[in-house]
Amino acid sequence: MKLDPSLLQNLPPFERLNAADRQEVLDLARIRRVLPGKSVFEEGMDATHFHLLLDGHIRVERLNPEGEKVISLHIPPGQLFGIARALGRDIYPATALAVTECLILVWPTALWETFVERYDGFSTEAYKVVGNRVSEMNNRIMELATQHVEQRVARAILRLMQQHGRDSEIGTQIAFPVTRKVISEMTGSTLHTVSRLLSRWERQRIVQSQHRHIFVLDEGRLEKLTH
Amino acid sequence: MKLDPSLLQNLPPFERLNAADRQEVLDLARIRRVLPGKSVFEEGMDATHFHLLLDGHIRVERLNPEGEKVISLHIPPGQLFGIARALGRDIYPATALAVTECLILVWPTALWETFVERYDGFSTEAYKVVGNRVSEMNNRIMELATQHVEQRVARAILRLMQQHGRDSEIGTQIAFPVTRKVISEMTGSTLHTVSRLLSRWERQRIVQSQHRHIFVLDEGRLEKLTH
DNA sequence: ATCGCAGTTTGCGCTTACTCAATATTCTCA
DNA sequence: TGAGAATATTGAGTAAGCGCAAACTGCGAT
Repeated sequence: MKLDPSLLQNLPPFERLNAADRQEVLDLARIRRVLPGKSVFEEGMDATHFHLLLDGHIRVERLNPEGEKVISLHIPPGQLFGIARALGRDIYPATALAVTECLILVWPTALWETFVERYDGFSTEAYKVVGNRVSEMNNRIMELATQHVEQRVARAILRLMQQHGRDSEIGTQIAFPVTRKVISEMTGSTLHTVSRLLSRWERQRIVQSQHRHIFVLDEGRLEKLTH
Repeated sequence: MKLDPSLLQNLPPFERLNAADRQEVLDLARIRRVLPGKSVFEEGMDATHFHLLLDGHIRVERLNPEGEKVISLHIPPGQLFGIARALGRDIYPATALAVTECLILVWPTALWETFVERYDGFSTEAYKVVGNRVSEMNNRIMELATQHVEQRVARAILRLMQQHGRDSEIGTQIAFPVTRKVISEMTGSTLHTVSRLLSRWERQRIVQSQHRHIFVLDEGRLEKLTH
């Protein structure tokens, strides 16, 4: 089955390639469909492949030795992920989980070097993604070290909204289901505290949530809560 | 003034170079001496150079919008740092401060591409450094999100000891002066809490500290305190 | 030698956010 | 349609660690 080269159009790492090269890149790829809740790869596995998320949303998480879960980040469609080998790692440092149904392009790690050499702009864009993630990790560390739970939760929801939001009639909706538990694992808190905060914010018409779906009604006031 | 090419011997990024290439690399460098407490570069400055620490110890820190300091990491001699451009950044994301007198090699950022292309093994080793830092940041996030102050402080001291320790008669000494305040900025706590912890550990003969100098007497028990 | 300052110690009260517990709501699927 | 599972809410009690305050120590500069 041939993949349509337009798939790679508008994706930064392949933006500067011509049609022939794009076809070549696709011919080297395997496509994977991953159902919600299933993992793409797991923490500690050999980093045999690198990935590009075509469609869907990925959650990246780690377990500490006591078995507590910490969510590192969420990946929006169009981004490279699972590129451990770019940083000289040979195992995946975290687990990648589909939170919605995902379409993923997958290449063997051995091709990384080839891509870097052969395709103009690929390495630059790939390392930009890394740079952004490092920068976000830095911000996260700062927040965890200096801010209160309320501010961190507000920031987490704001980020989900900005990176994965989709407009709806009543406000911006986060594009995938999010539980209180998940937010607590993103912020280093407990689901109880998150629930209390969201209840309060719902009374104040800052957010609205039904079951696992969260809408941000008032971005401005949420932003204010972050400091 | 000519620099001695043996300076670069045993430094991973340049390990695979021959003597001529090493000389070339050195000819392109400027050497800087930075006194304790002085900064090498500051958060937000244009990333005009990348650096290699020949001797001394560097502290990397950021300020949050409220002006609170957070210490990101300490750099031991022999490592690359300030390599923002490797990740597509054009400003330094943090401030680098000499904690002891430092000798630093400095190259203009424009040479990064050249080094990556021309010198075998340079890029691999450089990205390995990045990989290690990312991995440490991840661990830090996990600790901040799930562990108590006591465990984080124990871990921080253990890390300082392992990465910057030097054997002494009574135990392993951390190679540069460290205040309670600094430890609190590394762990997201307060100098008061750190002081209480260190007092207790001193009574239990786990650590010993005089003024700003810390000795680890019992690594095993300190390790136990981290979980 | 001593003054000043940076660093440290320790006590006390208070707040944040956790744990434990019970109950309520909503979804899923047979 | 109803049972069970997953998710959410809310209350009560508690503890970790912060903020404030006061006093102490030791280093370095003049």
